[in-house]
Amino acid sequence: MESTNMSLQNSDGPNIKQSKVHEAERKSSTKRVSSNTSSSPASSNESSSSEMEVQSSDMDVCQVYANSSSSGYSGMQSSSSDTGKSREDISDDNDDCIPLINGSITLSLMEAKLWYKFLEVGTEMIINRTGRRMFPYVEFSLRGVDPVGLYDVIFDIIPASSKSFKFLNNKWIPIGRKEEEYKNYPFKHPDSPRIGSEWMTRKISFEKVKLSNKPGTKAGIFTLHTLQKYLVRISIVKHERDDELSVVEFPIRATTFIAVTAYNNRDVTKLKINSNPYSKGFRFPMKRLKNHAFEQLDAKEQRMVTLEDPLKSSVYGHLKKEIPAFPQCPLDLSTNKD
DNA sequence: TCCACTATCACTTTTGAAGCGC
DNA sequence: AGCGCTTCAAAAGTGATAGTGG
Repeated sequence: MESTNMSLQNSDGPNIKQSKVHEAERKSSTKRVSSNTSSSPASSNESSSSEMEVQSSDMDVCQVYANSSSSGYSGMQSSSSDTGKSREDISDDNDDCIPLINGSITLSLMEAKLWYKFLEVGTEMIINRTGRRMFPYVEFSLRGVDPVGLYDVIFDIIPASSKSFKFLNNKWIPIGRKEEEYKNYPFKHPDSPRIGSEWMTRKISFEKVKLSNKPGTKAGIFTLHTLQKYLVRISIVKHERDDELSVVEFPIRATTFIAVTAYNNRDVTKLKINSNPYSKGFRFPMKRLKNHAFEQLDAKEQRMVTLEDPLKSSVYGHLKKEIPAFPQCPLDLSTNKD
């Protein structure tokens, strides 16, 4: 097991300070830590008193749904430990979300069905130099916090495996040890701090978080290594009296993904195109190919195509000889490979 | 030769300023 | 002057793809 060092990027509030937290402890319950209100943002960069260390989880490549102990939910077919309901039941009751229970506090991940569709095929997230948004993004609701208590909500990305991976024979397989992690700063929700009642009456979204492969980027951009596996962790930080902070953490296994610079798995690409509004332009590839192919024709061919009946000899018709039809309905969200 | 990575493309959605009427 | 609505261009997002370099 290895550990990652992290500091809360916190220019306008107290820094969290705590010593090493072991996996079992991390999963179990609330931790009480002391705050350091005098720390400056610069000081949080150093591995001194303002640093929070946690142990990374160490998942095998096959354990895509795992972690029942911290989430109260151990997989698509299992039951929620506290309610006895299946995941499908929970989704129907609560707008498609996964309840992650830690003590009395419940965090419900929205768009759970979408996350699990991606998890089923092996979620890949594009990273680049400027930073690429996550899709699906992390959005959740919160229950069980003190309505009058003051809370920060913090987004973080942690390693999900000690291995690096390679895409071979249409699946991800572990190959050797992963590289040492870049130093990332947990991202505090811009609305923090707020009282519990305000957090509980709204959805909490981190849709603008970006992923990069270039170190030294700004807040809200996480620097990751390609071909390594990560997952999202949400921390709920309560401001107690006497400058103390209580931290409850929710590592969300459903968000496990592999960082890539280009998609490897066609199923992931299809899911992204069909789910992400920004990718609508790719849902009807013939339209794009039609324009592209027209530009590639020489002048004589372009003129012939333009002058003749477009229904009889369109570029589309020309293309049909060259390019096989899109193999599946562009709007089909099914992950059924049959 | 392979493959991870980058820049660029064509497309869509989002955002914010400007204009207008009440 | 202030407000609400519409319009429109710019910005920002997407995956595809060709080229680069280790």
